[in-house]
Amino acid sequence: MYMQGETHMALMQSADTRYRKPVLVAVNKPFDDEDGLQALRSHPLFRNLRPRDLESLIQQSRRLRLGHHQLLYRQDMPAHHFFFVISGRLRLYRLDSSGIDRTLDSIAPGDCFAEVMIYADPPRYACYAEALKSSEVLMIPVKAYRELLDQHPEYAQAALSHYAKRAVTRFHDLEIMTVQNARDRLIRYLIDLLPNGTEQGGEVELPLPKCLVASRLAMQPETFSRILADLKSNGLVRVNRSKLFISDPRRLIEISQ
Amino acid sequence: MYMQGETHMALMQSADTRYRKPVLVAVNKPFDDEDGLQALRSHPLFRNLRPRDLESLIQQSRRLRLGHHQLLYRQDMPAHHFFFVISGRLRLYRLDSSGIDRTLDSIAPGDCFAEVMIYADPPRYACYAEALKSSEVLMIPVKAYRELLDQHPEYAQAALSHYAKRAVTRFHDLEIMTVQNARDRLIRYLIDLLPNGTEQGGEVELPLPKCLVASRLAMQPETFSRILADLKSNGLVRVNRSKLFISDPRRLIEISQ
DNA sequence: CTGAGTAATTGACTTAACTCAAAGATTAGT
DNA sequence: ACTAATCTTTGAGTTAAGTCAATTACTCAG
Repeated sequence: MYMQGETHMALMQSADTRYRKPVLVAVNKPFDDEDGLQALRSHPLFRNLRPRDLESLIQQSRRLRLGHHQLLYRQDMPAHHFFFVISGRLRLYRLDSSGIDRTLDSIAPGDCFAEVMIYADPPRYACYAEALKSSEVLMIPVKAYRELLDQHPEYAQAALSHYAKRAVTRFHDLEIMTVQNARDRLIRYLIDLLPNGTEQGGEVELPLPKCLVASRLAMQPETFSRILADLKSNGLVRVNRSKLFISDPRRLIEISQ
Repeated sequence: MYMQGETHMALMQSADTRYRKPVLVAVNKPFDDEDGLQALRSHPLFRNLRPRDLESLIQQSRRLRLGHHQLLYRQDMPAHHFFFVISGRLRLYRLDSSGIDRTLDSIAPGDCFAEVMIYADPPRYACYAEALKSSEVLMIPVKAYRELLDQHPEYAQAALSHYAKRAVTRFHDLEIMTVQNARDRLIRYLIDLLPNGTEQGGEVELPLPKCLVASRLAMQPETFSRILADLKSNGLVRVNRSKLFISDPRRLIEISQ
């Protein structure tokens, strides 16, 4: 885990889209009950734990406060912890050999990430994770959760079905990316953000700044902007900052052929 | 499961790339020891099972023979089984609203697929599965494996780490698809097929016909063909049908910037 | 509230990738 | 071995999306 005093951060450059400049000032304090704990209790990975097991897990975890653009971990680092988001928002991304920054996922409060590390071998993070704004995460030792599962094998069921769900989601994400043109990819992405699916319209908030949504969808920010402007001028979406209102999802699907 | 006599197959049309025309002639016979069983025993999901548990699981499974282009299951069908490939090769694909066929994965002998269904809720296949050539699969009742896990919770460890590995793979697949140009996507895909990674060259066999690799990589078959021809003329790969020889993977990575 | 720095938009131009079409190569099945 | 079907390749023309550049709009910290 990178804490205060790390310096090689400066080496990192986002070739992606004129974005970001991580500065590290991690602060951790004991995790005291209150707010964030509530969401934790209802997460699939934890809600079936007996109260004393959950307590024990929390005892062994640390609450971590992350600043805007702060890096939490790096791709290929040994992974001893996984995380639960208490507040704020994070993104997962990878850097390839030429330093291009590829956003792969965004994480909202109430979500877990890197939880796949509980059973990964070797346990190394598959991507970078950074805070998109100031955030708080619970940093849970992989070992602690694993021991819990060893002692209480009945907990495995929850973990398995959580993992299964995650696999389906990734599979679906992959499907979007096989769509060959940028406009249709964006439309599919928006539809997937709608809470009620295709059935009815609604407001959607982009989980990432527009330039990172563009990166996520393998297009340039300019292209993203132009497509959105076009959809807007055709009355298909109404845009208000990062909030989009989609009145008729079916029509949107139709025009994507 | 679709067996003999199904007719609505004809409705299916591959808009993707002039491909396919499924004809259904499923034949099942009891699974008698021999060949394929060997590979099954060494698969992560089964190798830790006690012999009698494995036997019981096999007793409850059926060996299924699939013909060329035969459909095994359809997207959204209730999923009561998952599969192990004994011989042949299959592909997983989805059809979107406009009937476009998107190849998402190919499956080789010794692999499992739809195993995520063991813990999915609701249990519905997330894609279509069809044989790319005549193949044999073991059709394992989800319920049987689940019962085994309920009785022997210590088996869960293997399943969890298998699921974790799968999640990482899909994540990596997603990364490739965020690469913005077709040439670089293809190069990344080829590198990933190399058994020894970047370290040394080697021969690679495309797991799918070229037009489906193209679909998998979100490009047209013509584009695929042209890029490959270009790599060939630059001495970066040697092509022999579906076998590619890559002598210097590093150089390949370099030209992808 | 204000200003610096980042993000978003728009325009003009260029290029990569798609489309259509037709010829050649492979493969599956008889 | 032969035939029919399907894949693959190549060419020519078109279009979608990328690039570069400049302006405008946000955001956040002080």
